[in-house]
Amino acid sequence: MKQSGNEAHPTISDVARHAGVSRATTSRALSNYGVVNSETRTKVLRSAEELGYVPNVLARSMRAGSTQTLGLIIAEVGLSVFDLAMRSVIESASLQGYQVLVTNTNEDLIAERASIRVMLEKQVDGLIVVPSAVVDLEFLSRSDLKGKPVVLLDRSLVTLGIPSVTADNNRGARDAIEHMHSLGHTKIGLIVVTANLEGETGERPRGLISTIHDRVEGYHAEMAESGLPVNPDWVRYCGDAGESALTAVRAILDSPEPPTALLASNGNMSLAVLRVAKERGLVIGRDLSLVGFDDAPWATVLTPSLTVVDLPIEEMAKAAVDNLIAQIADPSAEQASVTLPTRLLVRHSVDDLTAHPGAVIRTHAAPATPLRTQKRALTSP
Amino acid sequence: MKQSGNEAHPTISDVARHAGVSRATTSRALSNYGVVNSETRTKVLRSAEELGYVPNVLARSMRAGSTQTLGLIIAEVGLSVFDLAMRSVIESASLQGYQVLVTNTNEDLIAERASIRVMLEKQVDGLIVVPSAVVDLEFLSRSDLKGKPVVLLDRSLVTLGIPSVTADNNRGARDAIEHMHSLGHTKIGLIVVTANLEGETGERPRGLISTIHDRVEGYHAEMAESGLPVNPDWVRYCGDAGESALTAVRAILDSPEPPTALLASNGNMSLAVLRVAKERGLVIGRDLSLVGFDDAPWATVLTPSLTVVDLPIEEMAKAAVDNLIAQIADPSAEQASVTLPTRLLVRHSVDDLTAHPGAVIRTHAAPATPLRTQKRALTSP
DNA sequence: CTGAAAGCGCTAACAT
DNA sequence: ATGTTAGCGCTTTCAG
Repeated sequence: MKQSGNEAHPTISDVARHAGVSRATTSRALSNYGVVNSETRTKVLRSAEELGYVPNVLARSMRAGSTQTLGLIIAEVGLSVFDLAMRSVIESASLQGYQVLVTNTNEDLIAERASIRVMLEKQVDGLIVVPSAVVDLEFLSRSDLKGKPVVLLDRSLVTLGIPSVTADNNRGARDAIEHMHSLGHTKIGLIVVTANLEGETGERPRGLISTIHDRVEGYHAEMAESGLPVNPDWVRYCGDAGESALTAVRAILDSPEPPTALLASNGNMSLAVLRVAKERGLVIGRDLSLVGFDDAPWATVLTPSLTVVDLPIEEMAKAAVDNLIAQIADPSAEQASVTLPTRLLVRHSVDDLTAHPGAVIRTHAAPATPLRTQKRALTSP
Repeated sequence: MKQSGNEAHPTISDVARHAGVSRATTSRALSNYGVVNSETRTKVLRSAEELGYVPNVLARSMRAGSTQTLGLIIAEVGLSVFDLAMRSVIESASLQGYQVLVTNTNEDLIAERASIRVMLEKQVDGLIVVPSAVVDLEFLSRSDLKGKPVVLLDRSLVTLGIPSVTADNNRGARDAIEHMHSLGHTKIGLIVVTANLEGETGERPRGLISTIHDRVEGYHAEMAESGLPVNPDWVRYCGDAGESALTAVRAILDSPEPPTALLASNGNMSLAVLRVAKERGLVIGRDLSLVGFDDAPWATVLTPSLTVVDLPIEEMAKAAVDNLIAQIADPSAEQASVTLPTRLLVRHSVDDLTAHPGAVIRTHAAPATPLRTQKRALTSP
């Protein structure tokens, strides 16, 4: 039997009874719609207050069709760039009255499919997805999504016509190469991490996600345009940021004609390079130059501080939310994909070879000469 | 008018009609309860498949009362320790069939209250809260929560009897001091960040969250027990990890009788110390020793690598989820609070003063002698 | 084993 | 300006 009065979870009926009006009027008063006499309104509001009424948004959502909830499906929570993205998505969404349901897929397609399903079942109003792979994504297609709005974040999927918000990773990689080249580096290596790989290899794996693909392409394109031949020994791909990454870095450094500079495909790869450098006593910015992707708070406390290609990940996340909410507001309005520029933060991890042309290349030893200082503009802390 | 057949969002009625059975039977077949003839079951399942039926969990939740959703309210998304916690909560929850609704309060009590309200409205089954403050938390009390299960994470609130999962921060701080003391340090400073403060000060602010409070207490307790007097100049509190943190560190180093070692209250404070050290050309582990709270991937690539008090934050998060789900399963079973031990990861950022008693204290200069090596057991990478 | 019918809490036509 | 009523999609007695 339905009780009134001191219910644990008073419903709108309880409030109505307490205020002595109908449920409809109560609803109107509480949800600010239609017309209600201001006296009755206050009476209702007071009753709600007194009873400690908390609306059941589920019930409301069932009628309205909207849950004011966004689904965020992230391929790799823990990667600092996605932690930032998550924060920014939550913040932007919250500012516009949306809550965020978050899941992590660990770069796993099955988990991604499951997440999407659960979110659809939960009736989220839209989905922001950092996709785990470029293949087998038919379940991200319009039909399977039942017309639910989606935006891809950080990674695009060319085949499906889904709007995405990405960074200009190709340009970012090119900027990095250009920078190193301008400081006299001609032998420049590339170290890449990609989840769709076991161990490590020199061969470019198939099915790289767009972000990585674009960085690799940018590297090769800029090297080619600069007239710098790429020695295959300089480029290595690894499946995780742990041991295989270290192996890959060591392999590059141990090649017959090692590069003088390295481009690292993300923050974890930069750390891998720094680890190997440390284990070998190599001084970054002197024995080995380095540019990484993704800025981080620790990049500036290193000595020398780390030059990075920074993604505007917060803006990207915000753009994704805005795009998604626009789609929710007007499902017919086709949304365009957006590519935001990266920014090269020039610090001190690239040695200026033009200042001392005849220098010796080192991949193991570590003599005790002081670090040369950089001559460079556009410097950030 | 209700349409059948090629609906965009087929409901259980559509499936029922398609299968030629009643909604009740359809529901039984789809949700695996009651008894259904296995033939009819397969018929129903096939119909559901064909129509692309996706259950509306909202409707189910309305009847069942459970949403299989947990609310996670974090005080400061972006602090790496909470990013880890978030990841771990999402993972543990997901493993047990729960989704997670995440909000960020930015250490703001109003935002926390709003978040709690929204989550209650959304009918989450339980709440994991990293509370923003120790005061004005009556809205986290049992009555206001309408009996909804809650677990506090990382920070406890002594006044309210809410179960919490915290680390033994007091012991952690004591371990750090003990370690520094064992290596001959007697003048040890403390640098603390706390959101409830503008600028920076030497006075201990009121209303420190339990985590910070315990670290400060541990510091003082261990200093006292070790017979080490604490010079007030050595302890400073700042309101953020930016400029005020740098100011605080500088103030400590510029005091008449500066400490030889510093304990930093979290990862950001470690970074602040490293920044000031860098700006002054001080070599950590020689000119200034440092122990921080919270481990991080970059702690080991620094030279010297950073000794830290590491929190078992993933286990804490997992414990919080388990505790919460236990409460959900049996609301009457009172849940106990848990305190997990911290772990001192001894690396190389604390100079061994016992190896060279007469050394000069430096707070500005930076001569070019090589870093002394550490004599120490229990070393981690 | 299956169906009819009621109802979770709320809102929105449609009356009055 | 307010009340009556129907129904969102689902589950679950209660009958048959």
